Amino acid sequence: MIRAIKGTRDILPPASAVWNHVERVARRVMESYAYQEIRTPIFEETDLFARGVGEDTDIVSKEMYSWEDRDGTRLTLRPENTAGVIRSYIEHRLDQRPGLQKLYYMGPMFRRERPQKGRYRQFSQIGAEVIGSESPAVDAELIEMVMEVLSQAGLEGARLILNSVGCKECRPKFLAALREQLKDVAAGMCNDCQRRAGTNPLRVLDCKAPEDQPAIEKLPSILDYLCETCRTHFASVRSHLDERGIGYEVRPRLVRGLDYYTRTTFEVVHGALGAQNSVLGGGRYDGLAEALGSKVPAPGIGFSIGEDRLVMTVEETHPGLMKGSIDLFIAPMGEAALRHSTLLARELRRGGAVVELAFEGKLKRVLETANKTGARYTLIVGDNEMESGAYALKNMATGEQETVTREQLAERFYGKH
RNA sequence: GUGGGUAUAGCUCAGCCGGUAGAGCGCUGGAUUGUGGUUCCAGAUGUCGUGGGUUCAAAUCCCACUACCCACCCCA
Repeated sequence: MIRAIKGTRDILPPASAVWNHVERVARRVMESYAYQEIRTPIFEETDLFARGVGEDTDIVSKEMYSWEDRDGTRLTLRPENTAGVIRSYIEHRLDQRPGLQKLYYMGPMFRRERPQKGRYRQFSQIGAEVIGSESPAVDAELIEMVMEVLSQAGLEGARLILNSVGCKECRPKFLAALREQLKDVAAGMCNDCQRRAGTNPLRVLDCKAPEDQPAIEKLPSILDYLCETCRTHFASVRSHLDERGIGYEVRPRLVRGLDYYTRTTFEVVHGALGAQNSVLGGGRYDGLAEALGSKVPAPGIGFSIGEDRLVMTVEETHPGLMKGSIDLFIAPMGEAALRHSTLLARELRRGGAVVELAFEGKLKRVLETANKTGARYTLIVGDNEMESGAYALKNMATGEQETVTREQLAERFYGKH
């Protein structure tokens, strides 16, 4: 048997309804903030990600699906989409368009990791980028928007975690201080931290090993090293969030995995996700466009929601979303009734109703099927009904049956959706 | 890349000390020639993950492999 490959999966009904729900809500909310959709290719030149995401990140150094095209070009299945969006922004000179560029996207990303709960090799992200402003109010609006997406999608009990990771000026000073102090204490820490101290000292701050916590407490905090500009920016983001009544927790040890982040970074975590408890991550990336070859500065900020993880929790808390929604199930009896019903079904469907039509089977079977699909009504169409023009309409919840004319059916079922 | 767990019907799983496979749900048909949900009756579906070994005999014991799940690393 040929199976879906490792780390990929089929989204079957009725679970697919939850995906549609989440995507519908996300579009509606983001468009209400005047964001517009951008669709970029699912594969790009490998170099885009190497330069955008960072050569030394895990994503680039060991997780990308890359191959050589027939002409020798190195190509890669996108492991995230910010680099692609910025590439597109530069290529199409979106900086020349009026106003801020507020763009959203949704779709599959690919990373070759060992799969586990909430982590797949093909996974979906819903993300947005706003490019062209450094204003802290932009940060706050973006965060407000994504919290709105999460709550309207049905996610409850999510926690927003906020930090600032500084800029090109102040971060190096912090890193130097961190490395300095790690020289003394790293030897006493877990094996992972001893390795991280050399390769990626920021990650030490995020270590989960309980025995390392006392040492981590004593390490320097980025917030004490922010330059004046970054400090002011962060304070302003916070006050904008406070004014909007958005709760958050400042965590100076919040670390993001991508090299391009500057200043504001944030994450939303949720308890019901297993070990991968982060449902979204995001942050500002003021130098990214220039790193990708833009002649003009294009400061920006964005986020991406792990759609698989969001769907996972919404599925659990809102099982009703997976119910089918057939308004009317038509049960024709015989060939003539089937032909008659076909036209009736089309009329009601054009009116906006969800109509299912049984193509074969005895009435009893059709009623059984209608019942199992959760259809609200069943319409029986036989010789009597065709002759009299009065159809038998059965309410599947109560079992009550009444006779209705074609006009009454239209009244009843038009505009259902 | 590393560690742990699991693998028996479409799904969830039982099957202890080896004796040749079961339940619930689902599916199909019937009780009901134009009426579902409840009930009752009947029925179908298994290379017991794959390969090898031990044994008179293996779903069961041993070995290897594979797949999936969970966790680490890391991240959405």
